[in-house]
Amino acid sequence: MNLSHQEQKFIFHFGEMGSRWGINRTVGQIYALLVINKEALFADQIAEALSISRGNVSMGIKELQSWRLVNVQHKPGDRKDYYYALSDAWEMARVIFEERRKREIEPTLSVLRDILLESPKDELTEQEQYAEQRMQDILDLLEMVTQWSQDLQKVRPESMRSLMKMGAGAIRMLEVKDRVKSKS
Amino acid sequence: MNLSHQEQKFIFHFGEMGSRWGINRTVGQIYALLVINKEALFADQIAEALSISRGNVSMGIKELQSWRLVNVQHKPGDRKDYYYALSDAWEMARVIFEERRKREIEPTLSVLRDILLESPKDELTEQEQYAEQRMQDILDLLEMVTQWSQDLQKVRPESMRSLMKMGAGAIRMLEVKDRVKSKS
DNA sequence: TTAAACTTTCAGAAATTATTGAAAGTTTAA
DNA sequence: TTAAACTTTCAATAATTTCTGAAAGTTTAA
Repeated sequence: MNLSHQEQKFIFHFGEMGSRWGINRTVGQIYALLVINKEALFADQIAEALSISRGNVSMGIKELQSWRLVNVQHKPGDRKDYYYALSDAWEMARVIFEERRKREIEPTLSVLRDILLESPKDELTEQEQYAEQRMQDILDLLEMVTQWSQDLQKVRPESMRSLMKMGAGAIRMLEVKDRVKSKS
Repeated sequence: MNLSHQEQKFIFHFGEMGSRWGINRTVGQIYALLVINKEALFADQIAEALSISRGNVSMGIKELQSWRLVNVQHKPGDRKDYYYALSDAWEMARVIFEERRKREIEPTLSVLRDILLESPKDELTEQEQYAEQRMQDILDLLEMVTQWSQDLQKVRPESMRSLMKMGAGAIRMLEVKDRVKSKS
């Protein structure tokens, strides 16, 4: 398991970015290593390649599995767990996007629903009314984004790619259609 | 500065979510407080409302300003800084999205460009070729997403809203158009 | 069964990040 | 100028998160 200079750079970078991405340094590094490694790796190889403890690898892999970014493979006549990462970049992005939505938006959605549900809509001071309105606005937006992201999950990568390539043009086109629709 | 039960719940929730959102607890709480407060607040009011130190407020506000989520206001005959948050949910989302792109994607984009630029394209082992291909795939995808997000920045909120409301239907429509276009 | 070959767990240690509060810095009015 | 009314900085400390490695758990082959 010796890594080229480029491979090392990639792995270290993922380690550094980890904390911004909501995972820790080793989890970032383990993921990077698995993404660029053609062959699936077993825990001791990972520990050795990254100079981290065996236990840490176990924790990291568990975390990556909870993100659905890493899977296990077995080889005949060998009882080690071999880990490999999702290799399609598009699929990676889709899974990360969806998991982040679950972790970063869903809890807020349910807290906002709770708060607004238990509110005594009358007998609110002006300030309280203002606060509720802000919460309602945020809730509406998050609900819309959630719905939209679920719609997008269903779109084939190929369509997403061409949609993105179309860029702002796509939206202009839709605006025309929409204007026509709302006139009718 | 006394907060209703609902307001407190909202603020505590933002505090708890802070770490998942890449800010710390107090920064999350300060932001929540400013979002739901009709009036701009000065530092000591924030410190008192959240039971945190004056210095911590200063740090937190600085961070929120770096996110472009909080601004200062002055009142005649008063030299305190009054802070207030962006209040339009749509604007909030846009700014957060853009700042996160800068912090979470841009650095990776430039590291990947570096790595791939300095690569000796020949004399690569099979494994190294594989690694480079994964990096190239990720780079391509991130470049596409970056371009797309810049396109979206230009779209008026009203159009975005109707685009999202259209959901998957919009994409189906575009696919038809696209198919027509590529045939021509 | 047993034991070998694994993986997971978890208490304690190390590393990192957040917070306080006093001191230093800045701005404005007189 | 000075001093009052602010804000910012930063060293020390507190809190939190991560990591290690030994012990416990699991699985499989014989």
